[in-house]
Amino acid sequence: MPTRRSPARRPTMKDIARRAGVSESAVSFALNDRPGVSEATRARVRRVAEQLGWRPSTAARALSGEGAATVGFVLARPAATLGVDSFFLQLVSGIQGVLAERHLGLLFQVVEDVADECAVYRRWWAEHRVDGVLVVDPRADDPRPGLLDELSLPAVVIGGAPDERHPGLSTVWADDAGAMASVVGELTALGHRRIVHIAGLPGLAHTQRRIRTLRAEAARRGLAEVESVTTDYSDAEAAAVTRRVLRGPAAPTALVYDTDVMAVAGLAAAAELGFSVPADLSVVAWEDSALCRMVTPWLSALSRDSVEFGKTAARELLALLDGGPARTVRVPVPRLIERDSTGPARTDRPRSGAANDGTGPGA
Amino acid sequence: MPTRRSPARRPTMKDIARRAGVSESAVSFALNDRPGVSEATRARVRRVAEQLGWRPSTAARALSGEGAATVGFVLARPAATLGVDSFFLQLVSGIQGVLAERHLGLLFQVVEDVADECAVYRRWWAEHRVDGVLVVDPRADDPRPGLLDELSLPAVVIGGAPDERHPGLSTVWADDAGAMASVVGELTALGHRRIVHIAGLPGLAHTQRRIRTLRAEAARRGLAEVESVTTDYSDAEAAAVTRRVLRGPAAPTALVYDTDVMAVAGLAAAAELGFSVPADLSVVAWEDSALCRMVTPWLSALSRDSVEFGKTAARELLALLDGGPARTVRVPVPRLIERDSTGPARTDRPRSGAANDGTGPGA
DNA sequence: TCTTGACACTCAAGCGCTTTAGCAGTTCCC
DNA sequence: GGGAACTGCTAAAGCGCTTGAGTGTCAAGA
Repeated sequence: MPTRRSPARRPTMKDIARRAGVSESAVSFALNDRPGVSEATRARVRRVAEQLGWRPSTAARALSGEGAATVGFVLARPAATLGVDSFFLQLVSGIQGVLAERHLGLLFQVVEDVADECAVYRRWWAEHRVDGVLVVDPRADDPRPGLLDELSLPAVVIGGAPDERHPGLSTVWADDAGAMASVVGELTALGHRRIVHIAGLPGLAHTQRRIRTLRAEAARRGLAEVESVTTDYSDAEAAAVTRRVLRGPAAPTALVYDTDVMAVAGLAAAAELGFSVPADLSVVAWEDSALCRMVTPWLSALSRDSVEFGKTAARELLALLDGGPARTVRVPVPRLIERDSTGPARTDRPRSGAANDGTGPGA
Repeated sequence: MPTRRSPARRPTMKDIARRAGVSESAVSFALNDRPGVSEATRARVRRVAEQLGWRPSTAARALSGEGAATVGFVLARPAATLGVDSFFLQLVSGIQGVLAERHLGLLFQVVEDVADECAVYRRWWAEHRVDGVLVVDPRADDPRPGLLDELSLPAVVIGGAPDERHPGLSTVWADDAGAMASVVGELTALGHRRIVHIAGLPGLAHTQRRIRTLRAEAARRGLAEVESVTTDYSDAEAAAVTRRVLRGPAAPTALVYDTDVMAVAGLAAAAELGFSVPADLSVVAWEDSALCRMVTPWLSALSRDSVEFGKTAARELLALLDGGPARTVRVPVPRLIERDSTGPARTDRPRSGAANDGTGPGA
């Protein structure tokens, strides 16, 4: 433990230089592993620095040309929709794990929409606050890659498909198409032919990828009654859509939800309508979390390692900051974990008729 | 729109000075609303700055004595337990809303435990990275207030009871005691006399406050069979504890959970054992979220405005940074929202007997 | 013996900003 | 009419660090 010093005085390189009997430059060389000092001096300087509890001032570092030792992360979400969500916290946790090794800070900001997000990038850039950023929720016609290119701010797009128009950006993505194909395969193997995909925001790139894949898979397998419905990701809308499709004629026998939260909400809605899961209806959640094991029946879910996803993204950003080339990295395809909410499609008779009286589909 | 410039060059005050035909100092005075320049010059400088899209370099500002324009927020959570949680994201969102008005950044870090958290504070302080911090999850015998005092790093403790030993810290807290008293009052009014409180981590200050209050309330009302059981906040442990107390002799007629997640997990566990809610058992969740409306029956919950909570905390920190005195602010007592999981206690016969065969409590 | 050059180090400038001191010019007042 | 007291501005130092240009020393090579 260092000896008790007067409280609010940070040690500087000058202090170290004085104590070690060398110049400030020597201290700088010593501490940054640069040639120009003897090993003996280097060791001595290191020792003094350690003893003083010295850490480089990021401000001074940033000012003299080094980076700000910080990366940025913006979450564009209307405050109202910030709900139950395990994905982001896990993602951020993974990101941190990697950044912390290099003592990089994470500047985090929640904003209302993408326009605000762009404003934040501009400000961060002008204020010299971050060395790079992590971008989530890429969307069709996204203004962000172009902006980041213009600012030459290193960036990694998380969850986007590779984008050739902005070769400066790295991309880390999960293969939604492959996952969707596997889900459809699994469901058709169980005999399901009427599948509804309750998707997220229509503007997001991965929503569109999933919808496109579903359509293609349905065409390939000759499934006529397959559709996607987009939502705002809220549990309320998920429940409403679920009620609507289940009450309609030729109700689906399987529902695929784009998030665990929507799946849980949908499950409750289905139960209210008297549908028994998985006997009458199979349910799959895209995104696994404790939530899936907190409802009855337990939800089958597409699981991916969000923490690892974050780590991968952070590593790519580090590579970029080190001057490496932009790359596109694909993380493992989400695995379908079959629990209790999926089962063989009912074969007795195709369900039909508009109104369901709530006493149950087969009664 | 500014004219197209070469990409990666930030405008500096020197640029403004040249364009406006004045010295750098004049620019500084003009832009910081300091006396020393005429209104005409001030306006001209402002216009040029605007036009150039200038923003002060935080690094340079920080280096010349101003703050780092950043506040820190550390979340000490083992990565594994980062689960479904709406509280923190909402809290952070509220914090941001206030900080953004002043263009303050939020440095966010997830660490494993409080020791690591302290290390982060030390590093942030030494690196001159933050002007102040927001501390969550205060606990008994907490090393953090002392450390922050020692570093004279302005801080607001969120969720702590006022602490006289560290007069430098502000505190923003919700009146857990009052809320617990109201819950107990409500439940006893419904006839419940056997209540189990399934609490969170035993080390946290608010856990202890709730437990103490429950005990005091029970004593005051002459309820003998009231107890608190601490958990690690996980859904798994909540379910396990629920099963244990419901299977025990003299099972409780009401359960109070410290989080919505635990309440949902407990609800499922109770359902498995054949308990019907609210007929056999009343359930209250401490913390409201969409989750509470996604299960059957909907959970009665103690609701507070987490976004507002964050805003209040951030405002207190700003006040501190402005040189104001440390204060203790109490946010409104959480309100009990009665939904469908609470009802009159069964009066037919006191439940008893160890083993429950799962066919239902009254069968 | 005198150069070379490698080595270990110091000096000083500069990053973008704030801030104190100072310097002209104007107004004011006895 | 000559200080005093403004007003509106500039010059320069300094925050803590990096870095390129220099300086002194010593050993090896000519």
